[in-house]
Amino acid sequence: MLQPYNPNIIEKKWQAVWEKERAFATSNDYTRPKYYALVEFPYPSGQGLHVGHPRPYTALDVVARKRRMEGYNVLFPMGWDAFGLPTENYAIKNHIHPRIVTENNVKHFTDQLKMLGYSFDWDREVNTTDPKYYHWTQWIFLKLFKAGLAYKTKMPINWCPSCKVGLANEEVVDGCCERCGTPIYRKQQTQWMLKITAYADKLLDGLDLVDYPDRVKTSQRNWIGRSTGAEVDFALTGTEDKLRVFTTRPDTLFGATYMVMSPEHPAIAKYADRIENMDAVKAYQEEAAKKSDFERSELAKDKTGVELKGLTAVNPCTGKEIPIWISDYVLMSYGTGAIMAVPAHDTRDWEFAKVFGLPIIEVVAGGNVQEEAFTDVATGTMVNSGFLNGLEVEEAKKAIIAWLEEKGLGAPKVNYKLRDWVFSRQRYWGEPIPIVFCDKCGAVPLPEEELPLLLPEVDSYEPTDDGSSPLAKMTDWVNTTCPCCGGPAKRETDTMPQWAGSSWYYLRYTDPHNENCLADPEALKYWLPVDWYNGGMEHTTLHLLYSRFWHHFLYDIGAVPTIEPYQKRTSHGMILGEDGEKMSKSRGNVVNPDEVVAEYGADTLRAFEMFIGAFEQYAAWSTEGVKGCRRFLERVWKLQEMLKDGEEYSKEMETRMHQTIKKVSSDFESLKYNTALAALMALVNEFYRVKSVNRAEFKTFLLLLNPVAPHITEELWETAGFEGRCYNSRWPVYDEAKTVEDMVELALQVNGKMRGTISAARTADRETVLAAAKEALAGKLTGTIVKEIYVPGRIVNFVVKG
RNA sequence: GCGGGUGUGGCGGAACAGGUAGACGCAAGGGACUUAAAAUCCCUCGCCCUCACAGGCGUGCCGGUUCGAGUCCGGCCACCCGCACCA
Repeated sequence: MLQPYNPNIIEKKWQAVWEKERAFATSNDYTRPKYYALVEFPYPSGQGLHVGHPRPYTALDVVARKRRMEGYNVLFPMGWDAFGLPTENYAIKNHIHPRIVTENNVKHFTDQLKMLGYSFDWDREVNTTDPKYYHWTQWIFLKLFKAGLAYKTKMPINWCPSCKVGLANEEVVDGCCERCGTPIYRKQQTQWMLKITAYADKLLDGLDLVDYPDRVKTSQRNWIGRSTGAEVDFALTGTEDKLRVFTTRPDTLFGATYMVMSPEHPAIAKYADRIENMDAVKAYQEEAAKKSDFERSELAKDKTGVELKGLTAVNPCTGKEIPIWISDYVLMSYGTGAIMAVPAHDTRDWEFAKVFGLPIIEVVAGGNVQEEAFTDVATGTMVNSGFLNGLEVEEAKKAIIAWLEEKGLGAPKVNYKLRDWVFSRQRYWGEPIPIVFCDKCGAVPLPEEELPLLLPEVDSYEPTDDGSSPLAKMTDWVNTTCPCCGGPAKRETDTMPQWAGSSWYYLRYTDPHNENCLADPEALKYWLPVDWYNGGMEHTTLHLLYSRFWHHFLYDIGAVPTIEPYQKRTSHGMILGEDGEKMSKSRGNVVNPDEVVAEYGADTLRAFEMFIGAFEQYAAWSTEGVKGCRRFLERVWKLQEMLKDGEEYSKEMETRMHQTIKKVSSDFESLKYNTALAALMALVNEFYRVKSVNRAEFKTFLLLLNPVAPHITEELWETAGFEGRCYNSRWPVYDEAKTVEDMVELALQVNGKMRGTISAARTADRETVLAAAKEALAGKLTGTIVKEIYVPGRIVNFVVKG
C-alpha cells in the first residue's frame, strides 16, 4: 500500500539531510568552473516573506541546482539589506533597539527561506548592519572621498516631512516620497553627495558589455540622459558680461529670437539695478519658488513668464538685440539655467512665443513654423542663416560649432540629466559616515585603521523636525579629536542611505568573513562577474545603477578585477493578488507563504510560482492554480505504483524522453519555467496513458523535476533505490538524433486551408508523399493543381485553380 | 510629449526559424467508483451551422507580402509601465 504524499514530513526530513550533508556549500577550489547566481537580498521587514519573494528565488534556485548537477562550483548566496527606515520607525514606536528588531526579522526570514528549501550557502550570509560588514561600506566611502567623489554641499534637497529625511532624486516618485507617498518639498540643507555624474559616460559605455534586457538598458540610458550640443555665449547689451546657454541645436542659432532664464538664475540679482520691472520679476520668482516640483511639472504646462525690461542680449550670428525673459520652464538644475529660444524649431519655445507674441523665424525649411514648431532634424535645409544656408542640419551643426570656436563664442558640450547622488540621511539606523569636521582642517576622513566607526547607542531614535540626525544629540560621540591636527572636532552625524550597503554586497559573498579587506582579490578574480543577477525592475535606476557606479569606481582604484559587476540581468514580474491588484494589507489580498506551505507544501508553492505565467510578466495569484500544482505532484507521487524494471528508455518512450530533456534543459536557461513544467506535466500524462514508467524513465524524470521540486524528487529517488542523492547526481543528457520521430503527421492543405492529415515517414520523398496526399484528399481536390508544396515533416499544400 | 511593453478560448497562458492556433493548467459539463460526498480515474470543452459527416468564421482593427501570417511589412486602436518643460 502506497503511503500518501505528505510534504510536511518529507520536506523537513530532506532539509535536515541537506544541512547535515552540507549539500550546497560553495567550494573554495578555484580550479573548477564557477557559476555565480544572485538574487537581490531582501530587506527583512516585520511582515516577513510574502509570496512575491519566492518567484525570483525559486527561479534562480532552479538555475543554481541545475548548474551543480552539471558540475559547476556554484555560488548562490543570501543576505540581509537590513538598515532602513521601517525598522527604525518600528523601533521608535515600540521602544526596542533597531538591532533587536533586525535580529528578530532576520530570524523570521531565515526560517521562512529554509522552509522553502532553497539551496543557499548559508555559511556566506551577509548582513549590512553587521559592523564587520559596514566596516567595508565605510572604507569604500573613504576611498570615494579621497578620490574627490564624495563632497558636502548646501543644496535644495527633496525633503519628506513624514519620514523627516532627505531623499535622492531616484527616490522621488511623482513628486512624492517613494516610501510613504507624502509630497516632498525643497529644503536647503547641507548634504553629502556622491559624484555619480563623473561616471555617466562609463555607466553608459558599460551597458554595451553586459547582457541586460533592453528595457533595463534603455531606462538606464534615459535616466543618465546624455545629450550632445554646444555652449554658446550671448553678450549682454551694455555690459562686459555674457549669458551662457546650452543647446542641442546650435544649427538654429540664427533663429534665436529671445532668451529665457530660470527664475533662480544668479544674473537676475546681479543686474537688478538695470532691470526696470524688478517688482514684477520678484513676484514671479516668489511664485515659482512656492510651487513644488510636482506642481511645476504636473500642473498646467501653459507657459508663463516675465520679460526683463532693460536687460537684453545680442544674437552672435545676426547681431540683433533680443529680449530676455524669465520663465519656470527653464530649470536651474540643467545646462546653464538659461536657454536661447528658437520658437520655429522647439515646441516649448514655440508655445512661449505664441503666448507672448515673440517673433518666430524659420531657419530650417521643411515645415510650417507659423502652425507648429518644426523639430525634425533628419530632413530640412538651412535658410535665413547666412553662411549656413543650404546645408543639412547635421552639416550645419558642425559648421556653426567650428565658427563659434573660432570666434571664441562657444564650444561643444555634453550634458546629462543624471544628477549627483544625495548620500546623507538624517536618521539613526544607517552606516555612520566616517568623517570629522575640524575648524582648522575642514572635513577630515577617519584613518582606515579606525574603521569600523560603530553606530553609538542612543536613548532616542526620534528624528528631528529641524533636519538633524538623532546622532546629533549624542555629544559624547559627536565631540572628538581631529585625526589630522589633534584639535577638537565634531563627527558627521548624518548616516548613509540604505542603498550604500547593497551597492557592493555581491562582492562580500565571495569572501564574507575577511577582516583585512572587502574580499580576497583571488576570490574576486575567480567569482566575478556575477553570471546571472535577477532583481526587480523598480531597482533599474536605483540599486542597479548605484552598484554599477561603485563597481566602476572600485575597478578604477584596482579593488575589483572586472569593469562591470553583473554579466546578465533579468527581472521577474510582480505577483499580484487574486483580484489582479497589487498585494497590500489595505486591500486584504495578501497571501502568506507560510500558510501555502502548511496546506500544500513547499514543492507545490515552488512549482506554482514557476508555473504561474511568463516569468518577466505580472501574474495574479490563484488558489485553484496552486491546487493544480499539488495535484500534479500527487500524480508524480503515484508514479511509484506503475514503476517497472528497465535500465533503458522503453521504445515507445524513448523519443519523448529525449525531447523532454532537451525542452526542460533549454527552458530553464531562458526564463521559460512555465513551459518547462508544462513539458514535465505532459510527460507524466504520457506515463499515465501507457500506465507504465520504467526505472530509467523515472530516474530522468526525477532529475528534471528536482530543481523545481527538490523534496519530493529526493524522497522518490531514495524510495526507488537509486544511487546517491538526486541533488548531486548528473543532469541528464539527450541525443539530438533521438529527439525526432520517424513517423510524423503531415498537415494537408488546399490553397492554404487545412483539409486533413496523413501519416508519413519524416524523410519520405516528395513523390510518395504527394501521391499519398492526393489520395487522402480525393474529392476535395477539384480543379487544376497549379503548384504543389511539400515541406518535409511539416506540410503539403496544393494550389488549385478553377 | 518621449521611451518601453502588452493585446490569442470562460480564465492563466502555449505555438521552433512563416507551416495542423489554443500545448500545459484552471474553471465548466458528462461518465465510472461510492449508500452518499470528497478524493481519484476516464471523456468533452474557441464560436456558428449540423443528429452526424461535411462546412463557415476565428489570435485588438484596416491593408499588404506569401502557396501559406498569431508570427513578416505599412497604417491605426486600446491598455499597462517608466521618464517627463532636460533646452
